[in-house]
Amino acid sequence: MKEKEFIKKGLTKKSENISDWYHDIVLRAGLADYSEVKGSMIIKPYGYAIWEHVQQTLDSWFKEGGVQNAYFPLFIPYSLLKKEKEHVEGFSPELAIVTHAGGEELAEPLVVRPTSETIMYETFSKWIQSYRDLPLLINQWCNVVRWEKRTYPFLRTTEFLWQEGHTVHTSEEGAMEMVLKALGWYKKFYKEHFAISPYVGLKSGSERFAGAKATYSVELVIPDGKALQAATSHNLSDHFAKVFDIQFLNEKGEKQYPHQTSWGLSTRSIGGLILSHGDDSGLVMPPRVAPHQVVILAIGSAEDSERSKIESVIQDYATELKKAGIRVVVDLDTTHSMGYRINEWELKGVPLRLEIGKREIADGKATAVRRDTFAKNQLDVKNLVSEVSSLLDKIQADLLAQSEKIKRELTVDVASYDDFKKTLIEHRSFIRAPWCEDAACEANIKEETKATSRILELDQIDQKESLSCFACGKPAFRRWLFAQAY
RNA sequence: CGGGGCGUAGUGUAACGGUAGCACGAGUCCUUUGGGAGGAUUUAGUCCGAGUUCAAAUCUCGGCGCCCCGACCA
Repeated sequence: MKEKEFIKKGLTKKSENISDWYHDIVLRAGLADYSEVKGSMIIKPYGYAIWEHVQQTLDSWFKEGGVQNAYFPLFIPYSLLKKEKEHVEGFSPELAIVTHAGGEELAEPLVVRPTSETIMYETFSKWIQSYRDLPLLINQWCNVVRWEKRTYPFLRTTEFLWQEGHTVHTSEEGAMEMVLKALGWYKKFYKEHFAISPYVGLKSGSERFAGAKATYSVELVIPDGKALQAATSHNLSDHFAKVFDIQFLNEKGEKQYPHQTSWGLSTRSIGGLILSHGDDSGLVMPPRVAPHQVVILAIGSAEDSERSKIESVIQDYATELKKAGIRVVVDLDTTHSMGYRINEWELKGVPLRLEIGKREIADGKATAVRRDTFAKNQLDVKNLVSEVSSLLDKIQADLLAQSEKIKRELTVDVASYDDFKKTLIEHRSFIRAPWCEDAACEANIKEETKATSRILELDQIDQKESLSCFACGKPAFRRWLFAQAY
């Protein structure tokens, strides 16, 4: 529970209008700026630092899993993209296409990649000859372009940054194992680093990736009751292999089509982070991803007799904490008032604030204030590193617990369509309900309630209950999660 | 792509067809600094084009751009 809120001048309250709040925060916390190109975004250093953390963490896990990084071209010949019919139909409305270059019209237009399946798989067909070449595990960190009609900083931008993993396996089992492994990485990342407890599961037919056999995703429960698809992992079966003629000789010397996967996580994840933990005072960064984990503020004016003492003590503390691997920023600003400085750091969501002034120096203490709860306590500076570390751990754990609580509270089990609609009107939530899995039925639900199936949770996939669909009454045997999506 | 709205200083806003103003920001100086300090001073603006009018930020037309709602959307 928060002790009290410190309202920010001019900041919309999250509870009043989460959309305005979100835009305000992105700008005022210094995460991003709008750019000259509609729907594109400039990621500022503070926002980019979060992305770098995402990259470093996932990249190390990928490499432990034997995945290698590579880079494929930004431009894809249009004809190549058109090879897989469903794939091109899925992406054609949002393609950016280059028709002129080098001062003349191109003989064949080039598509700016919306994703790299086609250009990679054309190449894979040359790389793969024998079962000894498999599995092939490739990842790339890059930008992609999807010309969305409506954009939103981080959550949906025309150009965004992501990683796309693409793997090729001798068997469907091998591919499926990879699909679940990637999904596991994403889930672990959200839980342990972003302190967000997500739902993980299988997508329905209408939400499946263009050209995939099955799509799995990580869905975040946003505190306003909406869903944010936060990462995906696809079982591509041998669909693309057949189109791009990827074949290998098995141990018996027979030609065989391999099974493929692709999986990705984008800068949208940062949008999920902002929405999940932020409050009326600004961003709240979980310590593990926070660019600055601790800010140390000097208190007192520049003319204060003890000023130089205070500053040197602060520098000593900072050095000590940095040595222990804690990311510290020091604020010795004397041109702004105390309140101003505190508010700026709160807007940026720095997890822990230490205040050092005359009193602290005299007592051998440091005043510590948690960003998530605003709880204040005095730390004994003799054990500064251990006290700060344990507070940071506590904040990380509490944020995850808070996320789990929100997820629990915003998930409702229903059996009837009336209850489904009532729930959405009274208190927008995730809804778990038995569903027939029919696409027409889902289209109806979407039409009437704006809600769509989000996922079938992993532990529900093998269920075979005898139920009836909450919406149309037809037989159903599994319970799906529905929600309105971002 | 359909419906609605809006373009005024870096940002946010005001001005019956009649002197473009206010706040924030930014710069300089002084006093301040334990939860968004005060004063002095400086700074900078009507999206573009055409039309109506003695006179246009304001009315008309066109262009461009943005926002909201919807459709679309990994």
